[in-house]
Amino acid sequence: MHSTKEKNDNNRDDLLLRMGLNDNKAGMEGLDKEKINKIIMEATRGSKFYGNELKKEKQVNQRIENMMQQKAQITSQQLRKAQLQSTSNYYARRFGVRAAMPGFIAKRLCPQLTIVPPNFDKYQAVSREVKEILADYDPNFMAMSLDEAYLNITKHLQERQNWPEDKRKYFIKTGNSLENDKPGEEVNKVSEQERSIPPLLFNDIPPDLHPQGNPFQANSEEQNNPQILQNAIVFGTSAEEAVKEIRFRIEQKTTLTASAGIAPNTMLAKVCSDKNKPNGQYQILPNREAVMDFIKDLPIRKVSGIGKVTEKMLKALGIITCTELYQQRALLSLLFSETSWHHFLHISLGLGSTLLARDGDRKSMSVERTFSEMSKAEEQYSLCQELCSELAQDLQKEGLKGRTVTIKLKNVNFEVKTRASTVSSVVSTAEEIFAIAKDLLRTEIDADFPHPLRLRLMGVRLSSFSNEEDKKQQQRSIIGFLQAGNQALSATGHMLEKTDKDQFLKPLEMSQKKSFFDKKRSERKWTQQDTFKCEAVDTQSLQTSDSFQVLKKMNENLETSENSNKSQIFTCPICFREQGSISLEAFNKHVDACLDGPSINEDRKMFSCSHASSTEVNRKENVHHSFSLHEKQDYETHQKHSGINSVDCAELVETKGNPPKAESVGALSDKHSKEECAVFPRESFNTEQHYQNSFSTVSLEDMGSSQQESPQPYLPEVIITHALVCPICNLEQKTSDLTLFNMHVDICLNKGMIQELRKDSLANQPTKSTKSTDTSGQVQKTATKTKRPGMYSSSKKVKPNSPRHTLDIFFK
DNA sequence: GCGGATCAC
DNA sequence: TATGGTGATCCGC
Repeated sequence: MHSTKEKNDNNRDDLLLRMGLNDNKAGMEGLDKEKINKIIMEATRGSKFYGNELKKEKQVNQRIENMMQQKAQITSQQLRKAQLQSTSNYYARRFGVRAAMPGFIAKRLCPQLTIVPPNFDKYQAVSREVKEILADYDPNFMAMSLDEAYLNITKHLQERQNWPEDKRKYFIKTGNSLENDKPGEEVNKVSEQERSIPPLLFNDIPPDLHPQGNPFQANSEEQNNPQILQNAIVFGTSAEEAVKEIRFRIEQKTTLTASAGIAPNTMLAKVCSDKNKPNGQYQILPNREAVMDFIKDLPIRKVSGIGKVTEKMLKALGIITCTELYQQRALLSLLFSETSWHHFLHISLGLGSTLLARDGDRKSMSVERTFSEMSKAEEQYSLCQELCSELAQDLQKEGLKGRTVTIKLKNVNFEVKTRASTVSSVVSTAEEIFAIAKDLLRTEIDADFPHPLRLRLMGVRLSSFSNEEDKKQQQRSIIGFLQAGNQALSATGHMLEKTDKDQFLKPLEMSQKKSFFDKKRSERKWTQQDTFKCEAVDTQSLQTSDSFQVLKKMNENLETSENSNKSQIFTCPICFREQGSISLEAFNKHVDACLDGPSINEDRKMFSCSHASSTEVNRKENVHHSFSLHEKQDYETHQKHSGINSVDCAELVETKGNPPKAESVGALSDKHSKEECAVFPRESFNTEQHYQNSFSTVSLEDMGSSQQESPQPYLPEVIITHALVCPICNLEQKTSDLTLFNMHVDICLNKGMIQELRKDSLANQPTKSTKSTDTSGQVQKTATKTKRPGMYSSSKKVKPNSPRHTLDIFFK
């Protein structure tokens, strides 16, 4: 049914194509030949584009078909297992939102400008002005592009609570006087004020929500709607009001409107900001119900990252909304890569980044150009040279040098090719780049000889830039080399060499072939080493976009520092302020202060289900000790409760409708569900009550105040356990070494996995799976190569239709 | 590392 | 109506 329109479109395109060609042949009497030719040309040109589109469409359809075939081969048993895994995986990551800070705002400024950019300078100027305003609310705001920015206004809101009215008062200007937009300053233009018209700002507010309108609204947010005076507006202290203020100021200063979204994370904020385009705003309150309510019927296509193709693929699986995305998570875990699946799961749960990553290092730089058909080789070479020059200029502006040159060619049929070559040392000049690009181009020209390349686009790209670490490392090595005497050199030479190597081997490269958890382990080791060397938390590494990563790193660093038992210089991953040389304890206190108030509220609400019990409680005690430990606890907790205190209500419904049998829960959890665990205080509070409490207590407005007080009245008592108790075997471990402890937990965990694997009679494992066999074999000896049950053994995509599909092997 | 593909802006 | 340019990332190889 969904394809009816598409079919029509396709038919029409086919028709167009054929008509064009037939016209050419048959000729048409009585018509202007010139005109016909033109029409034919256009039709032909068009047909090439559409032809390519059709081709791409077919490819996508093929992908979908493959996917469906794979789906058909999934047994119900596999699905049940995946169901279990997908939930536990999620639990393993739940703490990722620990750093959740409410009050993120995505601002989308003047989208209409992108449509009409007649004057780029002005565009930039406006963008700057705008940005000046934004800095008042979050100096660390992240500008995504000229017309889009993310702000974290949490801090602003805290301060704003105590602001006098004057500071939130803005005068309405007419005309285009842009002289000042500071609050509270008098404008001596009475006549203008009298003529002033209210800004368009409140278009998005339904009439019944206007300040004087709705009694309910007035009741709860009495002071939070702007009071429109004769010539001024006083904005309230809430997030909504602050954002209205921002939009008001933008409109006043630039005469352009902006839309905004207020949400607990950037992903949601972005979706929100689209909700009331182009001149409105939308807020999702930072509590789980609000988020879930918003997410419920949200078409996945609305979410950044889900494009046309992904939409179509998921649609083929009957997934259109986020709810459906969540419901199908088990299936998706079997059909998609881990990365994709995590992304899906995050979307379906309304999770997103809560950190504004700094502008990461650029990965590549390129120049490309479209033109009318070019078939002469000489022209192509000279164009290539030109592009290389342009690129070299751009590179010079940023002082970049790279090792990989890529050319991009699009022929008149819109088929795109890229050809790359990586050299051993960095290049940056036009000549250097052209020397490489030329060869690539020549290869392509030669390949088609004697036919010329009929190009409509050419591009040149440089990547594999030498990063800061490389530079530092080089420096360090050189300095070390220069400084070290012969004696020292011979003594440390060996070690240095090894260290250098490891330093260059970043986690991903290092463990490409390893399992997900192997990889994580490698990362940790790598980070430890790195931290050891630097003796400080690497700020850069903390500035990743993913709170999960950040927290993990933070933890790893802490873990390391704990081991080394030294006072160090820490940088708080939340506020990004350097904390000087303080003790770990003091640093933890600081991080707590940064995290606790809003984030705990946020976190708890995001994840506590009204039936959930103890899972949240154990976070605080361990968050600064070991995240890897924490994962296991989460996992274990999930296992223990056998999905009953499940992640959210969707899960709950499922569970209710289909009571879990031991079989569906799986051997591992069945085993563990019998165990008690001292680490988890069970039912130490009534979650229902907690939920109500936090719901009524916490809103953006009073987040700030709650943060300033140390105790959180509605928080359940948090049991702090310093002894390391294995969450699996429930035995206190006589070690304070977290590495050892983690090893122990791994072994405990893998007992379960091994059992499970046995149950699945792995005896007939194909030779392809030696990796798995080896790993599980080693598991019993050493914990360093363990895998958590239920995870893919490969970090890479589980290839559809591949006989090497790890899960196939597992379940065969 | 390469090449194709997808996605965002 | 005709279909851009830049950059990032993922995935399979």
